[in-house]
Amino acid sequence: MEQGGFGSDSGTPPGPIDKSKVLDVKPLRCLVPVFPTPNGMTSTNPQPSPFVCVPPSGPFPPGVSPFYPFLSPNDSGRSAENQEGFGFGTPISPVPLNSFRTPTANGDAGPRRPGRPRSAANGLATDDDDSQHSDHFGSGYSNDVEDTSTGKKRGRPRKSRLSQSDNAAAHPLEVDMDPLLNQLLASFKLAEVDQVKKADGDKELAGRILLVYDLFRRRMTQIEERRGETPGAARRPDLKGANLLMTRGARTNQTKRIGNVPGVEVGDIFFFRMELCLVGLHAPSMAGIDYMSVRLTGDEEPIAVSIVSSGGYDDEGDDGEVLIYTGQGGVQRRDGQMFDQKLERGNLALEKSVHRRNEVRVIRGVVDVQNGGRGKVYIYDGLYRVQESWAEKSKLGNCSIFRYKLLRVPGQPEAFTLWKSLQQWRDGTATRVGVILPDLTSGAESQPVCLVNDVDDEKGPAYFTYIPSLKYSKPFMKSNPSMGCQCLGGCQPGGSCSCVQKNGGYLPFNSIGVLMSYKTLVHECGSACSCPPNCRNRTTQAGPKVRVEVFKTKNRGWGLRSWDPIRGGGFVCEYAGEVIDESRVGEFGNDGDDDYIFDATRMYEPLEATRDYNDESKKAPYPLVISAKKGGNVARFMNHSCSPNVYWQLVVREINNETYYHVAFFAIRHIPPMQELTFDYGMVPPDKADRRRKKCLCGSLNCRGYFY
DNA sequence: GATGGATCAACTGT
DNA sequence: CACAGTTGATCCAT
Repeated sequence: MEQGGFGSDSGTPPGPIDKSKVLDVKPLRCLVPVFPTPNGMTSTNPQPSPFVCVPPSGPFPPGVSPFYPFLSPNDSGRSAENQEGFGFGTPISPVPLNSFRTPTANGDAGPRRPGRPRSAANGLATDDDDSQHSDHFGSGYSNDVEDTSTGKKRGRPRKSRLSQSDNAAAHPLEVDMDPLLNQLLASFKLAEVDQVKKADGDKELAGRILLVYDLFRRRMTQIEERRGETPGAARRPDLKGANLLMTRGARTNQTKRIGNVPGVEVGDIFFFRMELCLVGLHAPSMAGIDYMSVRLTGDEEPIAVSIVSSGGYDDEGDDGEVLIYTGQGGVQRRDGQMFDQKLERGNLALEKSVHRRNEVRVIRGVVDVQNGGRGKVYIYDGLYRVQESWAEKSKLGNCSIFRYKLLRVPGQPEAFTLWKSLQQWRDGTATRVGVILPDLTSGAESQPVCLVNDVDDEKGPAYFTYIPSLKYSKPFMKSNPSMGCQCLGGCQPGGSCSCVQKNGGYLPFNSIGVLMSYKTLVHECGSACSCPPNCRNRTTQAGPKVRVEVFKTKNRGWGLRSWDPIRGGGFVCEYAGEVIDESRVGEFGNDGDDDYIFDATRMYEPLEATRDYNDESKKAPYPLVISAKKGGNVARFMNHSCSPNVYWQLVVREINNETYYHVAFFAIRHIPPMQELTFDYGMVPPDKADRRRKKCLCGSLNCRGYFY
């Protein structure tokens, strides 16, 4: 099938394609020409960034920006070094192009964005708040900006008629209220997203935008939940967060393009349409077809650049290499009445793409089963070509609809087909190669953990006992007898739950076990609480919710990965093992076998930007060292990476008036299935640097070169 | 022709 | 399930 990919193109007589024509391509309303990759295909790696070798502490050559996701906003040393290249130091002249939204940094001075309805709802998110927020960025973060007195030249009158209504006053944007949100914004250093990067991004920027968006959205959701009773039930943190970032220019790849988008890889996953928007993978916030205008010979015509297939119409995409896509329109949104689709907009663009044979990005939306069927997961399935199109009568309503047959460009990494394979493995309808053990936990976890090796003939890791939780020889401390909560039906946000109070007034997890904001310490419910075991404030007590497997990596021994997609903030697992004295770490190190040690006393990349400072307890309460050599759970197989996708969070539980600390792992960002799970092992303090270094093989751009 | 405001369509999301 | 709520395209007046 793979090799035959080209042959199967035979539906349309190919004929010689004049590629020079395809080169004369420009996006709608944009003065910067955009060129597709030459020859248009085989570009799994479209914009290889030059390899640059930099020490982690700098100095950095221009254009290289180190990315510390949780960098403290007041880490002035580093940012000062870094100012050379861009950001504040090199202001980009504000070219009033329509295609770039000029961030209204100084209130109404800048030209207004085109095409935006200036309704009351929009005013809420953008207008009045704008001046305040840009002040935060311009002068650095300060929590007590009460901007009412400063040069707010514009005042009220700008908002004419209906604006100024209830909304804006009744619900000021949460950023103003919440220090953590403010902190997130400040740490993001939005000034660094200049016009160039906004137009064309890279991996670093796309990752940063998605990260901040998700942190933002999670925190806003948490605030919404606490507010309770969800007025109108239609508070949309997903939209609000995106709006906030967009109006500040925190977006990328805004110029439309044919083919892959820098910073997004085939197989990447998303959980909101706005995420596709923010990184330029698919611009429309709702519509399924994105297109742009290109010039062929004198005339301009629209061609499709990306589509989202997520079940709204009667698409057929089961094959994984072929997609039958239905055109847009033909249904009245209000009453669901149907009529004929018209050959306009996206439909016309797809039709033109049949003849143009350009690559079209395909995003497949599937229902998010882990979220109880609410919401979707969007998988970037790479590039397709529209092979043919036709019109037919819809089953419902007997109206004419357009259909488009798309074929996946060969040679791309597996994406949607992988999801299908995974489903078959779950069902048992397909056998897996390289399975050594179907469940290495022997039933100790609620889900089996597969042991696989499809790279060599090693039969498994060294012997160990599988234990699902952490073993203490003695409690960390006796705590004062404290009352547990009385939440018989499980703890809920907004109520008077005493455990919520311990967490600074917020419930740390949402209903599907996603950590809503990082904290110094998360207080979970304990033995004195009345809530049931499935209480969301016991998220880390029930073992992994995602189906993980232990697998042999190519060059780093055994590793851990997940069959299920994991959301940013999603719970992965706890670190199980035996709590040991810090002084005993050396014993393990001496025989060169400290591979299975978790050491919370090491130094870690700062989490400051994401940590909730409302929290009372600000410093790590206790040194915690865990050995999983003799016994442990899946966490012992997690490898180190200098740009990890998993972060650990200290969790405390009280059992019979004794306090126990635990280490729980959460996804930093969305993790597609089968991507190795890694965390940062941290750095050994200088006075203990006698421990053996190991060469780091994580291969990330900002790799430190070694770890302990 | 350019500009900007108003309106519209759209496989959202709770 | 009803409905608030986005963005970008398009229409229209200037």
